[in-house]
Amino acid sequence: MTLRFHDSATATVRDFVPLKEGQVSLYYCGATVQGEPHIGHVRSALAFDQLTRWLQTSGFHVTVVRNVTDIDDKILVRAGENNEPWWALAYRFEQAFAEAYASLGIQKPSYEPRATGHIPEMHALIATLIERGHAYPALDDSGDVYFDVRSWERYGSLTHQNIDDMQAAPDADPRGKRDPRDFALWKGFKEGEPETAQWASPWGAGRPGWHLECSAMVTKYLGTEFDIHGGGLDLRFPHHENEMAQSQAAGHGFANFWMHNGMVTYQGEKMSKSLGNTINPREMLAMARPLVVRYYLGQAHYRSVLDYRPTSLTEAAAAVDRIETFMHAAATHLFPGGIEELAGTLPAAFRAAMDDDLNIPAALAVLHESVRAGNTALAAKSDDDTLLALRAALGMTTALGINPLDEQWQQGRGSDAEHAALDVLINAQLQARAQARAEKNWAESDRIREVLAAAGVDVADSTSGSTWSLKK
RNA sequence: GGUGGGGUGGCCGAGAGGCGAGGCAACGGCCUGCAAAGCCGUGUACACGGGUUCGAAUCCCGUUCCCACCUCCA
Repeated sequence: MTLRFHDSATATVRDFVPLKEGQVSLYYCGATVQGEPHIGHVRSALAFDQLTRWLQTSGFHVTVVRNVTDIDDKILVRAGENNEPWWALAYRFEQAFAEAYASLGIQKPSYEPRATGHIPEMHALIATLIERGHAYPALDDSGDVYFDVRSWERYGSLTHQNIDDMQAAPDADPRGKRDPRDFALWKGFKEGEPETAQWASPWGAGRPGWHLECSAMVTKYLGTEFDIHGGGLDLRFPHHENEMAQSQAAGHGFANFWMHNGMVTYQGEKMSKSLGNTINPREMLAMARPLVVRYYLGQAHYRSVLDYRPTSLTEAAAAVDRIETFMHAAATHLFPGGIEELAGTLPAAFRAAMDDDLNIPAALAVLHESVRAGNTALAAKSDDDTLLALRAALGMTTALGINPLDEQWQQGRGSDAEHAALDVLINAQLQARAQARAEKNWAESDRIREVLAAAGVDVADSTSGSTWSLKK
């Protein structure tokens, strides 16, 4: 099976062929750092992390660019309310996003440009658009510069909409626009705005429009034509439609594929700041460990709606534990010295599922089947089959970024030294218990198990002896 | 009004003309001193009404309900 992705522009799943052999250029919209991240933001980044990892696993060199929109109306408003500099507020939330991404193992992009660092590139793009007759300075004295949607006949093609069918904005104040749907490329400085939130330009002092930022940055880092542009489904219109229009109107080929992840909902409604029904990654991480949160947010298909329910995390935790328990048991049994050297494998069914527009639910089914086969092999003391299953589980979980044996998920579980010390102490208890069990002194055996359980240590007996683990 | 996406068993969640994805939960069994973990088994699921077909959850027609976008939004 060849690699295929859903392309929003054509509304079809089609074969993916990169522009340059062996290389993929991917840009996806990051956050407007105006507030705390919620799990919807994280799901989006995770979807593109899964995509990136699969492309890398498939042998491509992937250049990933994710922007930070650090200048924006809402940032200025909130900073004003807080009485703090807008750039301080922006950076604070930029860090909050970075922390959330890192805690879930979302790889850092190759480049993470900030809008405010690319003003000259934006000016150049505006100048090109004016020159080509697709942009114009506002007809009033606002100092704005607008994109002229009527001048670009393909406007609306990304979202398959006709300009004349679009609902007019409720406050359709045309300002200095030729058409109410024209959007700002440059926003002239207004009275009362922070002095530091303006840059000189040929059209007067001001700041960039949101849509323009992405176009300018993607071109700088990936060129005028690149493989994939991603983002949340809610960005399709107007943001991506506008981006595509202005870039193509400037003569750029722009994105070959448009990929959009589905929304996270809560009780059937989209999670968003304006509805106030958001769940913060920090809140979620207080309920489950990072690996479980990553598994949960990444287990559905990236294009489907993910409806969060309070029991979701418990269910995900059970699934993760199942995978982890097998891998840990198999690794300990086959490689008491560690499995650093062990290479993972990828079952054909897993590859096929991932190649088919990143069908992760189907891919996870393959993983769970390997785990079951592995558990059976482990019970039957069939080391060859156990190894086969372990290598497959290792390969698949690594490709998905959820290898439970990976050290990134061991944080918060104590250092190696602490573990070694605990091991000595607990093993002494287990020896006493083994003695009691040999004497069929079940009361004593159960007492020791209960003492350990009360201290957060699970004990499991098997034919080859007892093992301990910390409760999850 | 326009543009998209949906309604799958107790829950989550794939699939998409014929062999019951997978996970969670439940119940029964095996294993175990008892547990835990694991393994095996148990569900007559596809919004509703018609139609096409040897056969439809999957195609067609109609109905209905939900969600997203058209305004800042991952």
